Amino acid sequence: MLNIQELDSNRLEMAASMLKAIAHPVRVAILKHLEGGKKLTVTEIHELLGIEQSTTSHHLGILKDKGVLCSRREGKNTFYYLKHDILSQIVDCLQHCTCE
Amino acid sequence: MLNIQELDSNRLEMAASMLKAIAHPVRVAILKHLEGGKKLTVTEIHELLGIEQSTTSHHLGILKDKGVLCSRREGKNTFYYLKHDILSQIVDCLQHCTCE
DNA sequence: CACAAATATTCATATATTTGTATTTGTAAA
DNA sequence: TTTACAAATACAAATATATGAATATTTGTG
Repeated sequence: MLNIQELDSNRLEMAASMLKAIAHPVRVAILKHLEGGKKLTVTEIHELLGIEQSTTSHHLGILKDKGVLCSRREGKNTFYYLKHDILSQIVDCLQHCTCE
Repeated sequence: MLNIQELDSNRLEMAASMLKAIAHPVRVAILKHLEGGKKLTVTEIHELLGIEQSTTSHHLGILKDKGVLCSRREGKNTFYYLKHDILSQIVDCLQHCTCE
């Protein structure tokens, strides 16, 4: 039996964990590359960003696990893409706030 | 002499560090309480959230340090408030995305 | 000045995150 | 089934973060 406070605290936890997922330079960069509904494979991202394949996979796993990204396997490749297009707002908002 | 890539990487770092500042349940809660230009003191927040004074001050310090909040001292009190009203968007966006 | 209230800082401990190497698993083609 | 490519996982070391008790600092009042 959950009360309002617990629900609210769950929402807070969820929101924070989603944000925490995004709050890393590499992962912000990944989001930027996926804006506009684009779908990219692990290899494409790992080459785009110049980081190790395993590190890339790890970061993508975090983003997927926390509900930021979805993935779809097609043959040998796995394509990752934004779960909510609206999440681009966050990156845009940051871009605005870090402009000064 | 900075090149484009470094600038971009700086922007990424800045964006990520701002997000990281927000990405904690307590700090998301603080932001919610400050929506709409409200200004609250450390004590008010520490009582609202039911956490230790020193912990509260820590969290506020992080948010201020990373450019999310501003503070203004008035007598014995220090009032904290959002630096960019637009940051509420982030909390709203999360609220939307954690609705399902 | 002495005192109290509000905030900030120090410090230690516990916990979590990041990264890459090596390995494993999944899939397609020969 | 062997081979090769793509992606995910295990593991360990380095680093970063969170928390609160204790203490220090700042400011207003008498």
